[in-house]
Amino acid sequence: MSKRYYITTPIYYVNAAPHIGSALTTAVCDFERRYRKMRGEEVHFLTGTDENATKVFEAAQIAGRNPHEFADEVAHKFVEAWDFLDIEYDDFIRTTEDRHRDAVQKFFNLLKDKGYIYADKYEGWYDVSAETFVRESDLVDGKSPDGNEVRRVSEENYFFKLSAFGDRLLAHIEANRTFLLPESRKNEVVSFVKQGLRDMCITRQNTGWGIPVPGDDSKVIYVWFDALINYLTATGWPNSGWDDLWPADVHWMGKEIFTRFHATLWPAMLMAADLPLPKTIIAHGWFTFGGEKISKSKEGGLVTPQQLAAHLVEVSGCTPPIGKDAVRYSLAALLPYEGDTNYSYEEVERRYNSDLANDLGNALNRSLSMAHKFVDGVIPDSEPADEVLKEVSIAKSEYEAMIATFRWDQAVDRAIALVRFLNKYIDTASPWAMAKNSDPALPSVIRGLLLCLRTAEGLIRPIMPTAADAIAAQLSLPTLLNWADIGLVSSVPAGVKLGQPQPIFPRIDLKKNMETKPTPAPVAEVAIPVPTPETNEIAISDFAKVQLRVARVLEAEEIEGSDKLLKLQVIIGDERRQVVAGIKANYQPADLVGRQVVIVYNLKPAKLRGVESQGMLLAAVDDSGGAILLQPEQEAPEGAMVR
RNA sequence: CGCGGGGUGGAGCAGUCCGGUAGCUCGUCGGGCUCAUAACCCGGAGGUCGCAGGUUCAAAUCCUGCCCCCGCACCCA
Repeated sequence: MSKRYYITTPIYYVNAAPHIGSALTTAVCDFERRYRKMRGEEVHFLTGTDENATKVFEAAQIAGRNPHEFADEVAHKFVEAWDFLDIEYDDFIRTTEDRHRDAVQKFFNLLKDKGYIYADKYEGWYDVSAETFVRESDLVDGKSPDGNEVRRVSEENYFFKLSAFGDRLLAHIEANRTFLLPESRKNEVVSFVKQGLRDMCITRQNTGWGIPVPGDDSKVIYVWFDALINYLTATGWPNSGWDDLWPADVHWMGKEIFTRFHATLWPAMLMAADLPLPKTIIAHGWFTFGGEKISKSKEGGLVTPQQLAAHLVEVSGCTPPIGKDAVRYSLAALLPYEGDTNYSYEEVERRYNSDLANDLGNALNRSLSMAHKFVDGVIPDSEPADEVLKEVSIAKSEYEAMIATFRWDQAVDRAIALVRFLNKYIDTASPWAMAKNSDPALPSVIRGLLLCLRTAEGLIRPIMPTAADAIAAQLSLPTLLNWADIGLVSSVPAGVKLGQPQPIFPRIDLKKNMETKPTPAPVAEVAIPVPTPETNEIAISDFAKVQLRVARVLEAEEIEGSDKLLKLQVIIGDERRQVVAGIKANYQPADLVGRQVVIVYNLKPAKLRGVESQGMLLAAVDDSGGAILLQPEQEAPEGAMVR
């Protein structure tokens, strides 16, 4: 079997449901998969979840859950989200699977046999929360450079000879121009590697979660070392047939895991194992919300692809599958290739209206309508004008060139630019005037319009398959699945009776929308670690599990070292409790004393910043993510139930 | 001297590597058209290209200095 084109997303942490950022990475891979399929290539697309991190284990514990069940549940949310977005992955890997454990242990042994892994005693500082070791010289006021608590440890561990690969890595980067993309990030890696690479400690003490070191159950393999191998695991390595897939053609990811891990550690690991390196490792920037990073703590961070699609369906009236496509379109159009991009409901709505409704949708509508009025709704047997043929051909080749460099943002712009050309062409040619004058060139113009639309259908298909189908359906033509057919006059065969125009992307009335939209603010605080998408309904019995009570604040004080948390003493009826709340942004401790608030009464206690919290305050979330406390409209009986 | 990203008409961005009329989308104003989803087409207004200095015939672009914004641990119970 010949080598297949192999494309991957990173494996995602299962500590929260997928948000729009992970959707971006996954979507661009899906675009490329579909594109190459249309070109007749064999493609294999891998995605999955990273479940061996201690954080996952901890998140499960905090949620009071069995970690395996917890991981299952969150992994399922990824599967759901990708299915929702029509992501056609060929394999979904979970690092807790046996196949992965086996591959990792074999890889570990291989490197050990080759002398690239050695045991050594590590004595020094360990940053517990980041799971990394910290050099004495890097300590800042007795804390890690990141401000984390560090612990003195002395333990036997295994190290990977990363230091041995710096020069080879630089040489490879130099010799392979598309190995690391984009260019600016490649430069970052080069300077990082030139600073000198240190050997890396790749094992941790076994706390009951993770992949054990072969022959030494007291330790587990460091999650990053483990995680990167997933790309190899999925090929079946080291069993026969693995080189049908390996080396990977593209590893896509966000910029935060590019430099240190994918562009440095991973290639070095492969060199150590004498395995070929991936062809291209590429990182995109982030979606930001009002200039801030996506985060669970901020409004935008809670946006899931499903929510966004549901929103578009609601405000525009498009069908749910088209709403899904519109989300896919927004991911491509706003792809942060070099820097970061602002991503917001407003921006997505704007692009939806201008690109999809006004340009693409409307162009289809008016063209079909004219075909019915002027040529009896039948595709004429006339050659389109040269300028049309030329534009169609250029659009296609430029689109291909943009994809060759992974510029999906530019590619969709190019497809829309073809539609803009079409709109101009209509105005210039004025078919309605030609009809009045019985101009013999009218059929040629109409066929030109249809050819442009047919071409646009093909070009957008990798990004918006449902919309492409809808366009084909209105043209009464079979879907255009072969890339080679795109742009050919024969793709709009003469004599075909066209369908009736029907808006695919109904326009959003932005003004009306502004008036009726009560700020798309999330309701109350979402119980992490797993935010529940708005679209998920729960039964009344689920809600009944939550006991809400009215409490009165007795005392409030700041917590040292935290800029978000306040420690409160509250009384619920005659029971006194301590609650930690993330409301410092909007409230002074003194403002709170004496107030009535609503708390979740039967929440499992947890420690925040080392302070015990025995309940959770209910609050609305303001634009900047700050809390607005809910309060009974008038004094309620002490400890009253809330429902 | 922590690392990195960024500061270009009202908004979002391109252009910066390889100096030479400041470009695109949205918005706005005016006009046109009537095939169309109040959409489409044309035109206008609107910019000290963060600030200051330097190099040059010429700087958004190269050099120097400075200012500002945003990410980079955890966290929102």
